[in-house]
Amino acid sequence: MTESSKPSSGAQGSGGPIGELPKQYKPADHEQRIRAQWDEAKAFHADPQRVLRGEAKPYCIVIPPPNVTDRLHLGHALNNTLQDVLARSHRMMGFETLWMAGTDHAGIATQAVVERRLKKEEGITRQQLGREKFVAKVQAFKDEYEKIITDQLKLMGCSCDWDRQRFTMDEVCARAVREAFFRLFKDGLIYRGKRLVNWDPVLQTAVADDECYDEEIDSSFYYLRYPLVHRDDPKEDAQPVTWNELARRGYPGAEKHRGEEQAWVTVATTRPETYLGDTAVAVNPKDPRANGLRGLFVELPLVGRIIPILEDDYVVLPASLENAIDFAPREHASDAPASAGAAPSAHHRPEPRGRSGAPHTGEGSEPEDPKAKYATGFLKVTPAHDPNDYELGLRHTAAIEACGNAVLINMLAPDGTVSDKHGWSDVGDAHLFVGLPREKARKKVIEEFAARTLAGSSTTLLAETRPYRHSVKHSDRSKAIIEPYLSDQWYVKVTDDRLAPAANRALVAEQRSKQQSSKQQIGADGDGELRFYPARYAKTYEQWHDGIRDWCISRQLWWGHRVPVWSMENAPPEAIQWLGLNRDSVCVRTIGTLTFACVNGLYNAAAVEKRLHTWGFGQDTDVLDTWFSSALWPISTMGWPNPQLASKGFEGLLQAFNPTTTLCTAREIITLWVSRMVMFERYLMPERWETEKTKPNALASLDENGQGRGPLPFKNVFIHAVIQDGEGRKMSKSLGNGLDPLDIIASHGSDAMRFTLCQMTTQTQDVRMPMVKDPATGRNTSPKFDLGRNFANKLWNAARFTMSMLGATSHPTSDIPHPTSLIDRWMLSRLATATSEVNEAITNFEYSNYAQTMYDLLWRDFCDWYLEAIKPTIASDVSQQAVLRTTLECILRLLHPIMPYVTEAVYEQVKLLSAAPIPGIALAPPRKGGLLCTAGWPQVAPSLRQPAVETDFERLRSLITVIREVRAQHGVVPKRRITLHVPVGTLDSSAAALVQTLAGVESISAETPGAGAVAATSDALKFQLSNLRDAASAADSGAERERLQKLIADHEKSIATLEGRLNNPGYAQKAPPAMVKQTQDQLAKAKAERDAAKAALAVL
RNA sequence: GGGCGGGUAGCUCAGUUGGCUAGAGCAUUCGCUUUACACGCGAAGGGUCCAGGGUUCGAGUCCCUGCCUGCCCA
Repeated sequence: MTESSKPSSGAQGSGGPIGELPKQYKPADHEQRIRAQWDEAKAFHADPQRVLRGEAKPYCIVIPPPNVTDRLHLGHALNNTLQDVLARSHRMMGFETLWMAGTDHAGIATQAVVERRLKKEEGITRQQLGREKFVAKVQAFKDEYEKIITDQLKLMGCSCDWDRQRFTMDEVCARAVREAFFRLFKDGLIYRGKRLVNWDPVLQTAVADDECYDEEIDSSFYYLRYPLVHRDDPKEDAQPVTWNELARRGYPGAEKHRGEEQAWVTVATTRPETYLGDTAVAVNPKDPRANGLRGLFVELPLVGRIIPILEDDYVVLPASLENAIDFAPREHASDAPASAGAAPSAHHRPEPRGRSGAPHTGEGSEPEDPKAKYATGFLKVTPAHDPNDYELGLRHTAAIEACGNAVLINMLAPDGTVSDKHGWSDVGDAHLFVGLPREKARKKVIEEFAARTLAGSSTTLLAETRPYRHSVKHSDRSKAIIEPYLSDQWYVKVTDDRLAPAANRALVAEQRSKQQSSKQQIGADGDGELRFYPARYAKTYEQWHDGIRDWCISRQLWWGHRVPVWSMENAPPEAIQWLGLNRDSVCVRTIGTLTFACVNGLYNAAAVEKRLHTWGFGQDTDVLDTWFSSALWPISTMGWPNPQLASKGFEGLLQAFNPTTTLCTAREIITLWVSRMVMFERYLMPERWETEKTKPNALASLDENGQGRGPLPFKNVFIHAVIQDGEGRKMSKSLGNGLDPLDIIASHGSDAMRFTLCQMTTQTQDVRMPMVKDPATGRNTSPKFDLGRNFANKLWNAARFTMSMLGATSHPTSDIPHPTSLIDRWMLSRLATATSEVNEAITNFEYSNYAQTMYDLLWRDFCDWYLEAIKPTIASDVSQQAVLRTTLECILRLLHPIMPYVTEAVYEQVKLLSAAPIPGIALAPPRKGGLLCTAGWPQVAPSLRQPAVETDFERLRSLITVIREVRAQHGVVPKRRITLHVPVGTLDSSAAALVQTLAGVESISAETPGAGAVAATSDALKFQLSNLRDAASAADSGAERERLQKLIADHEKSIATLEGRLNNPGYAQKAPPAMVKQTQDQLAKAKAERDAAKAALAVL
């Protein structure tokens, strides 16, 4: 960004003349200059040696690394502001503070963006470019965005340790990935398996559930007739089953058909092309037809494959059996009028996906199931192309294999075309579908089924087509419909007790659900030490682990960490032998004739890989899921597994800062990232790390994996809100409702943005940010940030005033009388109260309270009352000068973590002022470069808190407020000095002075005023005001009457309330005595005020 | 389907173990170049705390039911 406006003379660093600061705080005049000072002083560079030498306690945050896919949005601004507040406050509190910075390579997201760019700008695909050149393109893209993101963070004022910035694919992180993979592989926790995955046929990769979204599409249910056969011996030819035969078997409704014709069952499907991969037909055992079909088979049309009829209570019973038996389509029209999906759309939630942990409940027909209306009671079973069928197929492996078929028959190529090259060989007459893409194949299947009939009859194979609207999984990145697809993938066995269950055991006991809290599960380091703020998110975390499945970590992408496994069919014996002898360098597994070798990245990897290559091994072409490297982030960024191999500056980092203190993130990340970091660190880091890490060379000597008993990556997890736009929608590029932090910084300043974001951060889970387009710049901004901008300006002007009062002369720095005046003691008491509130808020991650406390302290207490009150006395009162200076400096320090720039800019000036210290307030000087960001956190003695002083001041303040009300009501011009009539001794001289200053009172008199005076009360003190206007004009009795009547009505109302409470017999009996006393006092006061107002009304 | 939020002034939101006559900022109205600040100062108006039950001397707050709304997971 350009900082075009010339810095004003007064703001040019420490040399400028005091008191000549410009009237308004202009962020652009200061931010860049101050940032340069921070950089130059290396103010944010953490020194682990200070921790290891015992000079300071550690405080550490690792940044949730932003994806290099795009520039940062306002959600990132919030996330990073909150981290910076923690980092800066703890740094000032004396902790050696490390905020680790970095970015994430975001595999599929980045690859998809670059692929789109490539297509758009050069009109080519990545395949046309080739892997190496494509990866170079992505690398260049990453460099571009990493810089943008880093600049954004710096402009926001983030106090990261920029010298230690990492990237999830840099060599340090890559070493950690290799090592983690190797250890998990060696321990049998990484395995290769053929599984159904979410396949994106466009990007041709597996994608995770969270990389998919559901969208309703208009589709159809197709009803296919499968001819029934029987076959006693698999070697014999199958024979048709006739309706007569079925009737003899007691099949209900069989007699309605022509007895000599071949019988059939009708299956319903939305994806008819998958019938090529059918390996069974299933029926619910409760279905009355099941009995008659037992032992029979179905012959798949065209393919000719003979498949069994299975009984499984997963199968949905049809809504109406009568209709389903004969499957008479026309009768359904009345069942589902507007059958174009009207019924299902009322239940448009995604259908259950038959997860292994939660399969279909099997409780028979479910009337609410929208599918029941469409069901025939016969389910085509395609285990290789449907997750539910997959589970079903596994339950009936024997029956399926008895027919001579594999359970899993894959009929698609990776690009989504029908193919007989991927596990399907009994093509038969179905060759006419081979080579067609999914959609075309579907059409063709329907055409063929419609055109063909069952043997020896006129009944067509296609029974009916009905429109159906339903929810279908799509790929986030390509928008293609996801195909459940069978493929070879790498998995982490997170269901192992040492991974997910170990992560669950990390929760603090009080945040666990009951069945989890049994004591015997707890024991190791890291158990029971993980705490969520707000606590409710612990439940999300726990439930995620309870239902977890093994984690598919391979992605068929080019951008990412390449799977460090080499494999080959029928490896030569000398290779097998060599590999067996070098177990430190390589770990081998054999599946059938395939040999897999996982190479250890730390031991001479290049040489081993070369050797493998010579024997004919090839490296796996897949890359790892991005979260695999993210899961290592807290340790990889600090040089794990071997800081010595990382470049200089890593010594002692892990020992000093791991476990880190707090992770600060948004809630959707709990499952994706938080859990995986806990699992990996507890598995990979040594078990006794926390107790023995300070021993020399701890990492090497404790070289064993924690096996789920290791330390935590962090102790606290703070989950913050998600920012929505003014209408409660997610901010997104496509809606154009997003906000770029740099636009906010340009319009309002970084501090304004940060203050507003903090002020919005309550314990709720969503916050709204109304967005407006600035007509001048065309950029999005929000009036919400005015709050922060005004506040920064207020601080600036309070400082300006202070400078003008104290800057002109030098002041004694010692030997001054203790401040004794009411206003000074009040100010110090307010400061002490606010300081402890701020400390508490920071401890509990209560950002809104922190911001609000500072707002009230600076604006309400310091500016509105203190500064106004001291105007007449500050020039001559040296004690007061000390209070003024110290209070301002305390405010600067307390506010610095939220508003680093303006406080640093003001501090440049304020630190030049000399003044005596205030007893009870300790302000440690800056540690680096004279900068506020390295200065000590204010230590304010609790004894400065004086409730009695605050009460006295409150009384005075309400008197002043009543006088102001009377003035406003009577239209007294602001400049006019009036006279206050109170009995002798009511106000001491300092109180009297405050009233005169703050309420525009000229003189205070004990005499009774003449006509035209106005009577009023405050806290039961009766007083009169005179001299409201020139002698000639009378007081406005109408306005006064109105004011008094309203006052009386208000008091009457509260009297009624309070009397009602006291007259309630239960109240006196059961309420605490102090409460009753308080109510009595209130009642007395209200009555006195009412009476005073009545008396005033009477004289009017 | 499971889980977690939210519903308080025109708008955006506070309101900690139940206890002052429910608060703030913005917006609105009136007045003001009052020796820091109009991005300001002083004053004012504005609320059936979603609805209905219950517990209690006392409920915005705790319990139950319902309605509306958002998010996460499957």
